[in-house]
Amino acid sequence: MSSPMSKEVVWDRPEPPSRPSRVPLSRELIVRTAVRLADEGGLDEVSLRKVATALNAGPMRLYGYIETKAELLDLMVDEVYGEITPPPPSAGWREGLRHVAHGLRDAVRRHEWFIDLLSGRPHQGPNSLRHMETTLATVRFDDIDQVLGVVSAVMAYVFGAVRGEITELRTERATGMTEEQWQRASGPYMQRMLDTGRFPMLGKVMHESSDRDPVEVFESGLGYVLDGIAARHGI
Amino acid sequence: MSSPMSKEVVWDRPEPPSRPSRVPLSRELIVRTAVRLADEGGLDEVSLRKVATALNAGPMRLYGYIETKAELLDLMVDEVYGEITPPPPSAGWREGLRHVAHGLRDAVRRHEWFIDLLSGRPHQGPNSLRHMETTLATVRFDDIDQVLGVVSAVMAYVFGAVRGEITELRTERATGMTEEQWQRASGPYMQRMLDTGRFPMLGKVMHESSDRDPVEVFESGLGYVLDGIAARHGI
DNA sequence: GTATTTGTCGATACACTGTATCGAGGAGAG
DNA sequence: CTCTCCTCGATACAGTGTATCGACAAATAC
Repeated sequence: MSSPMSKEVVWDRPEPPSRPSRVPLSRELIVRTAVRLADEGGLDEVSLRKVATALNAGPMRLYGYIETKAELLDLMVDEVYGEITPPPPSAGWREGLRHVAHGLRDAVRRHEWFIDLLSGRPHQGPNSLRHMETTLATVRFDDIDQVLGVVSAVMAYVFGAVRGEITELRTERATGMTEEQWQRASGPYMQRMLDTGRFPMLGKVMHESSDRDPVEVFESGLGYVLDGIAARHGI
Repeated sequence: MSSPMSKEVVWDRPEPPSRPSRVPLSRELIVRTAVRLADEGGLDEVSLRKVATALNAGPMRLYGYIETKAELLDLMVDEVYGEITPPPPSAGWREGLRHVAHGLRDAVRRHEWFIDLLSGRPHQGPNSLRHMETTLATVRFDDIDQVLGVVSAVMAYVFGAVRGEITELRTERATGMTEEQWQRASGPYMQRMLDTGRFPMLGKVMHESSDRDPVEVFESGLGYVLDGIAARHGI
């Protein structure tokens, strides 16, 4: 049926007997290389051939360490989760969740491609599990269903918000102008659309809205969610 | 730099002089066919060759109507936006936003692939613009920055929540079991991980949490966001 | 020390992708 | 009827992920 679902990942595959064929090579090295390539040139730069070339190896060499390309991508995702520091155990639920939220946001800003790998398979790597575990643990409500509901809602907001940020960032990068400048140039199409008068609110947003600091916007939206949780569950 | 950003879409390209070469063909028809294929078999079924074949045409025939594959995908996204009915003008901000949220959720459940096309380019098709316009219009606050902030936060939650739902759905479909059954089988890897005792909260979630109705979960998280907004802006 | 087995590595090949190119062929003008 | 133009789509190309399998190196047997 669907695209990104094919085989189960083998998270704990043992390293093949490291006969020093050319350069030692290892899963870790392959993943790190792939991450570097993706950071530098986007996900397009991550093909088995390109990764292999970056390691002075033939493409098929990688298949000794990795089952399929999808597995490599999953490993890359887990690598990013590994960079995120868990909230301090002393933190309350609110500060804990804020810590997690910003940790994820920062990680995605370092690795934009991460957001493109979200919609596929579930995240079940060890780092991802640890991340989920510590996130759940920071919310010390009695009812486990409440904990799950709260964490899911916050994570949903975080992923959605970060996705929006990255999309906007890419748009600016592609058009070569900031969202604010849109009002002037924006490509003739957008201008024509606005001129039809069918989109007064959009026009207002583009002309009159001040472009706030992205962190502030993120924090503000996160505040809505956390406030709602606090209200619903009595502080 | 990044992958999904290449050329600007031409939303209002005029139809080529419809010389009836074989079957009339048209942008609309091509897009509808692509959507059907994606609905049936996932995004993998949408290749220019496959779409063309479904229309008894050669691949290059499509290029008379479409500049690039990315443009086709953008058009598909806009088609989905076109299915979503705007909130009634009489609705207050809270009901209006709930209407939009559920409209989007329903649309994505009809077209799972939609969620895979989110992380790329911005949505600037006419239907997408209309959707954004009516969504903004349903929040009648004085400050335009507040309106934008509120709508952005809600949309972020919606996209994130829906993405999570689809991911979970795909996981179930792939493993052939419901999230609840995970506790028993779940593939040896997950079991082993839980057995390490390093993930007590995860274990608790998988064993003790009741699997609630997805709509209820979605609505509950949405409630957090809307409550937070109401609290922050004085009902 | 040689012969034989065993196993891994990666060159080659295949099916598929998006799309540039350009010759054939039909529509319209004279 | 002839010539011109212009559109269409077959062919080709560079790229993808990965299956196959021959060659070669290491380990074992004698």
